[in-house]
Amino acid sequence: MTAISLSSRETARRRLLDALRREGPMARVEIGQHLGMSPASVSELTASLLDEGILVAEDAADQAAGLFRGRPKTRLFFAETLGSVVGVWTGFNRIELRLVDSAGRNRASRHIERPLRSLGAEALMDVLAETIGVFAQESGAMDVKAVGLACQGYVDTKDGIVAWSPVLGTRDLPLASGLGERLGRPVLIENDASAMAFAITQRHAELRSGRTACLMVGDGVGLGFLIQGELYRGARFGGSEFGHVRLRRSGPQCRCGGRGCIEAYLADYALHRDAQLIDHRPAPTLLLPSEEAMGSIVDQARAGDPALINLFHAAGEVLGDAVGILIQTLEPDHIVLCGPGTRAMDLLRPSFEAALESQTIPELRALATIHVVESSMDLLTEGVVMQALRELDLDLARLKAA
Amino acid sequence: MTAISLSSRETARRRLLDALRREGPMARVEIGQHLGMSPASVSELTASLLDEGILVAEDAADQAAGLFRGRPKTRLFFAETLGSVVGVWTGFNRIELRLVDSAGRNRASRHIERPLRSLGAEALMDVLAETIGVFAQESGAMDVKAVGLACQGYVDTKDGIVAWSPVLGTRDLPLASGLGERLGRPVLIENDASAMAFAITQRHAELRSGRTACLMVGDGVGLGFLIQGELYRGARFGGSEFGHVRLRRSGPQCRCGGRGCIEAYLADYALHRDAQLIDHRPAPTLLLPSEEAMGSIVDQARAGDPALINLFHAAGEVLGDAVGILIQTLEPDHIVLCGPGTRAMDLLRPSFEAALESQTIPELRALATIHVVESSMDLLTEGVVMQALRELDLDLARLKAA
DNA sequence: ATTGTTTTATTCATGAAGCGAACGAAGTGC
DNA sequence: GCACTTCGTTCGCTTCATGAATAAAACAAT
Repeated sequence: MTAISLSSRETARRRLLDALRREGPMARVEIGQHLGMSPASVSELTASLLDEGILVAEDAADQAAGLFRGRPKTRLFFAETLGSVVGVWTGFNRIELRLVDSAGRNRASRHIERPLRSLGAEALMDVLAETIGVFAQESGAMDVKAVGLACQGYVDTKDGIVAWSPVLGTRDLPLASGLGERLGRPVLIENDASAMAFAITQRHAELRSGRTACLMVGDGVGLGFLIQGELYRGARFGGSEFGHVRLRRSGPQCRCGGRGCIEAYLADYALHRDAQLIDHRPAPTLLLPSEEAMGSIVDQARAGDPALINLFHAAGEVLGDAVGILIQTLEPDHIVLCGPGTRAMDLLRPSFEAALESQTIPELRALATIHVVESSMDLLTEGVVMQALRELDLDLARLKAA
Repeated sequence: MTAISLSSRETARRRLLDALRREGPMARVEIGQHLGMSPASVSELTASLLDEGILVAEDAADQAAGLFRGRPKTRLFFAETLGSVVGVWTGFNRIELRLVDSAGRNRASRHIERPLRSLGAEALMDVLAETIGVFAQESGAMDVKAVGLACQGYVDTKDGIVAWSPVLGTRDLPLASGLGERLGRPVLIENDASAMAFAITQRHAELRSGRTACLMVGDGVGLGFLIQGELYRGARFGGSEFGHVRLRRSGPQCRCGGRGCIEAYLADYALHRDAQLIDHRPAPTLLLPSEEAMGSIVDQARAGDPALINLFHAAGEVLGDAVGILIQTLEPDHIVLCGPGTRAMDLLRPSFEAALESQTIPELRALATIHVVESSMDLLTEGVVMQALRELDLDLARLKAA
C-alpha cells in the first residue's frame, strides 16, 4: 500500500470512483458532466470497471417511475460483493472503529475505552489486531479487505512506520507491517489530522480546489494540508503535528516534553488541566477528558467565570498566531478549523481574530477563507477508511493490469 | 505573462530549455540521457525549436578535434539573435540590474544607489522604467525582449501586483502593467526570496528533487519554497514574507509595524540598528547597511564583544525557531539558508542548533538536510531573469502555435 | 578507395489516452 | 407505428511518447 505516482488512467479512474463514493449512484452522462469528461471517456472507463466487477449497473426497476422522456439513465454503483474496510482511530484511552462497504457507506461503528500508551510495541499491536478482529467479526464482516488506521503523531504513510506518537508510547514502530501480518490484510496508516482533513474536503466541494489547510483542534492540534483535494505529502510524514510548533518560549508544559507548544494551550487535555488547577481540583487522571468535562468548562466560561475566560482568551490568541503562521507559510485558499475544539469557538474568537490581525496584512488575510467546521472525532475513521478504499481501488487496477 | 497550467508538450519543452541553460550546449543524445527522454522525443522537440529559430546547431568546426569514433555530436544551443532580458532587484536604497542573453549568460550588470520608498506610485515606476532603459541602452542592448523584477514584499506574480512591500512604500501597486506600458515590453515580477530560491536550485541539482525551502536572510528574511524544482505558488503570492511571522510577542520593533517578527532579529537592518545602540552611536540613517558596516559588526563579535555575541545568539535562536516551524509545517527534504546573512553563520550556529533541537524530534529533523549557501544579492537578479526567460520561452511557443 | 565500425540523428509504426461526431438503443408521447 | 428525446457506444482522429529500423557522418582497417 504505497503511494507511487499515478498514471493518467489511474488518476481518471480514481476521480471517477471518488465521485461515485461522494455523490452516490450516477449514470454515465452524469459522471461526465460532474468530472468534465467526454461521454466517450466515461464509457471507456466504466466499461473496464464493470468488467472488473468493481461497478455494477443498477436495476432499471429501481429507478423512479417514467416521468421523463428519452432513453432512461442506467446508474452505476459499487458492487455489493467487493468486501468491506475497517477504519480505526487510536486516541489516548480510546479506540474508535468503523466498518464501511466498498462504496464507503457506514456498516457499523463502535468505540472502546482502552489505554494504549503503557503497552510495549508487540503488546500494542496484539491488542489492536485483536480489537479490530473482534469488531469485524461481531459486525458480521467476513470480507474485510483492508484496514486503515489513523493516529496522532509523525506517521510515515509510505513506509507504514509511526516515528513518534504521543498516544502509542513507542518510537519508530512498523505499525502497518506489524498489523498487516497479524490481520493478514493490507494496512494503511495515516496521521489523524490528515485523515480528518481528507474527510472534510470530501464533504465540501469548494475545499477541493486550491490549497486547503485544516487545523484540527481536539485531543491534540494537528494540521492536514491538501492541494487540489490531494493530501500534501512532505518528505515523509506530511504537514502534520503542527501542534508541537513552539509559539511561546516559556509557555506551559506540553506532553511532547517541550514548553509553549500550540497544543499546550489549545488541546482538550491542556484546557482541562488548567481548568482543574483553577478550581483547585486534583490533576486529572484521564489523559483524554470526556466531552462532558469539556462541555462543563465551556459552560462555566460562557457563564462568565473570569479565570476560565482568560484561559480561552490565551488559547484563542495562540490559535490566531498559529493560523497567522499557516497563512504566511502556505498561503492557502481555505483554512478549516475543525475538531471538537471548535465547540468553544465563540470563546476563542475575539482573541483569535485580534492575534491574526496583528500579524498579517489585510491583503494576505483576505486570500484565505476561514471555515469553522464542527466535526467530531468519528470523522477521523471516515477519512482514513476512505483513503484505504482508494488504495484498494488502485491495487485492484494494478492486479488486473498485471 | 501569466502562469497557466502547462500542456504536456510545454513541460517537456521547458525541461529541455532549462537543461540547456544550466548545462550549456548539448547534443541531442546528451539531452536525452540528461532528461530521461527517448532520442525520438528529443529529435521531435528539437526539430520544432530549431525550426522556430530558438535553437541553432553548433558549427562542426567549433568542436574538439576528432579523437572519437562514430558520427560526431552536433551540439545545440540558443540562437544569438533571440534578444536579451533585463533582471532587476529593488532594495531600500539600491537597484541591482543585470542583462542576460537568451541563453541566460551574463552580458552586463550594475547597481545604483537610489532610495525608492519616498516616491509615489507613478514616480516610482517612472524612475524604475528610466533606470532600466538607461541601463539597457548603455549596455548596448537594443533587443531587450522582457524584464524581470524582484522585490521584497507580497508580490502577486500572476496578476503583476505588489500588494505590500517594505521597500516601495506603496500598496496594491500594479507594477507589472505599469512598467510594461512604460517600457513597451512584458514585465514579470516576483518576490525576491522566491527569485533567489529559484536561482539556487538551478545551480544545485539535488535541490531540484523533493521539497526545498530556501530561507533568505539579508536585507529582510524571505522564504522561497519549491516542489520538484518548481516554485510553490500559494493562493496569490507564494510562500513568501516569512520574515514577518511573529515569534516573540513583545519582541523588537519590525519595519512592518509589528513586533517580534523573525526579521526584527535577523535582518541586516535589525542587527545593525541594535549594534549601533550598543555602541551608543546615533541611529542609522541608511536603511540598508553596507556590507562593510555589517562586516565590522561581525568582526567585533568574533573578536569577543559580549554584547554583540548576545545579539547574534538571539538571532540564531530565532533562526532555529523559524527553521523548526518550516520543518514542522512543510516537512521539506532540503532547507537552504542563503543570502548575505549567512556571513555570520558561525556566530549564529550554536543557538540556532539548540533552538532547532529543542522543538523538533530527531526523526523529523533527520529528514531535512540543511545547506548553507553563501550567496549575495546579485543571485536575485539571476533568479528573476531566469524566470522571465522561461516565460518568454512559453510565449514564443504559444505564438507559434497560434 | 573501399568496406566495416561506431556513434548520432531521424523516420516510421505502434500504442495509450482523450475526444467529437455519428450511430444505435431504449424509452415516452401521440 | 412513428416521431422525439435522451443515453450510451463505436469509430476515427489527434496528441504524445516510444522502440525499432534506418540513415548519416565520421574514423579505422585493409
